[in-house]
Amino acid sequence: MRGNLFAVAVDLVVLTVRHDQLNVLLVRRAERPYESHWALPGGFVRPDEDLGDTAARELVEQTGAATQGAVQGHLEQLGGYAAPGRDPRGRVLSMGYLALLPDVPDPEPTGATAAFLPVEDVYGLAFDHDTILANGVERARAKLEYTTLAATFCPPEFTVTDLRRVYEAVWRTEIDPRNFQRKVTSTPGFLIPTATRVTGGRGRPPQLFRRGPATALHPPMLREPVAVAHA
Amino acid sequence: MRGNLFAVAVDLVVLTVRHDQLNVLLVRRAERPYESHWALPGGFVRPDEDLGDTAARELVEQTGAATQGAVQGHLEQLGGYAAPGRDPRGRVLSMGYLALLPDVPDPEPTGATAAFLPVEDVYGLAFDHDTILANGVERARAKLEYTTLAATFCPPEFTVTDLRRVYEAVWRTEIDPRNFQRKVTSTPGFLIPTATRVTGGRGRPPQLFRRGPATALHPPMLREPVAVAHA
DNA sequence: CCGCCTTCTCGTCGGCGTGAGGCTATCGGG
DNA sequence: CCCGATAGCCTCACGCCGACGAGAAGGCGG
Repeated sequence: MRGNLFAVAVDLVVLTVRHDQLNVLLVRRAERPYESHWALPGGFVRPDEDLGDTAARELVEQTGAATQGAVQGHLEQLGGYAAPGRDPRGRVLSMGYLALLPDVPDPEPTGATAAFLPVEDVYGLAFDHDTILANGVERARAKLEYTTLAATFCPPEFTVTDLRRVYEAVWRTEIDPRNFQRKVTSTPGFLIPTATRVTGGRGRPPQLFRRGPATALHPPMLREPVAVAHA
Repeated sequence: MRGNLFAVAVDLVVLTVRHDQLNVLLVRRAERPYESHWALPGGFVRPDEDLGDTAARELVEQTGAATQGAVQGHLEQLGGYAAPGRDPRGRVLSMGYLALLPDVPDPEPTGATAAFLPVEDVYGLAFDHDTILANGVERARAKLEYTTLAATFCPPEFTVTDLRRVYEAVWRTEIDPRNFQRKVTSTPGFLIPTATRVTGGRGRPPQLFRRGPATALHPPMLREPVAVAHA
């Protein structure tokens, strides 16, 4: 064993889609360093915890009532960040974790100290959190291609259009609704139709679906379409 | 900052293909715990090092003369492992790294303390290295699908058949040589033909290629073919 | 009540990549 | 000298995908 020891933290990239935009959960730091800067939510690993335990605990703590979301959400490890000097307090290794949640109805988690912000507007985070966030977003974008994780951004019951808007928000592209419908409805185990339909909106009432048991997408959903200037 | 500190190590999953089999570099432990057990090569992160620095340094140290391989090889982070109790000496977080190298000509790196062994025959490694190895192998298999990394297993100049045998060894499948040839030669930037051909073998002398600048494979190479009982 | 608009859903067509397989080129060896 | 083996090219059929047309089914304003 060696004498050079690390403090080990877990930092969360909590993503959700609200108002057709990919948002990330940030907290405003109350202490130094980086006081009053935005940062990814996170905390230190406790003696009896594995890394995933810490991530799950932090997710529940930081998203508060969104515990339900944690149940139907997704949590995976991103990677380790341990550059010397990344934390002025000393040697800190941070494990990035990626969490995908359905949009919480409307109220901000806990007022001004935490908020979901559009990832497009986010920069200048504390520590190396810009890098961790970028890696998390890229991971999420890649995973939508070959998994059914897009549905984790949706409420328990959703329409094909809801799902398409998730892809469009995360990838910042436009997808043909007709081809998208054919793709997702023809993939076995992706979407399970429910008996109900949506009423009250404009146009023909859409079918409601639930998540199916499928997790992989063969063949994958391709995203070469031109990135549209979403501004 | 907290009082519960971790020792941080980097463990390497060094893969190569020799004799049409996927092999992994292992070292025999000389100290307790797990004395005389096989383990992944690795070491602790030094005060001035980032994780990738440690991985690169260990790779050069452990593969010895294969420094050349490190240049043309591939090194990427796999993930962090920090379950309580994974190391009886105390709290140790290990970052797994995946390295892909061309086959070193023939001599074993350093005699009996280190050796390349077929991954199929490997189990019962020290610590949780079985898990890290499994994750590394799965990552390598997945990456061959949508990147040109298979060529990192090959010497600087190689034939299409050499490349195909890499895929077959890593995936443990059989691939149609003609369709494979069409696929890899029609992907822009994957293979660059050289002026020379191979002589002395049986059959028509094959064309020699070098790696091209392409890193991604669009569309990806699919591996649904039946896994063949390679035993 | 009747168009008209919006959105959902299904169909059609052509292009492309892939699996399957035929055929030729070019070597070593019996 | 023929034969087997390997390399490399070509063709064909099928399925998936992008582009697009058209019908289905609701709301809304005149």
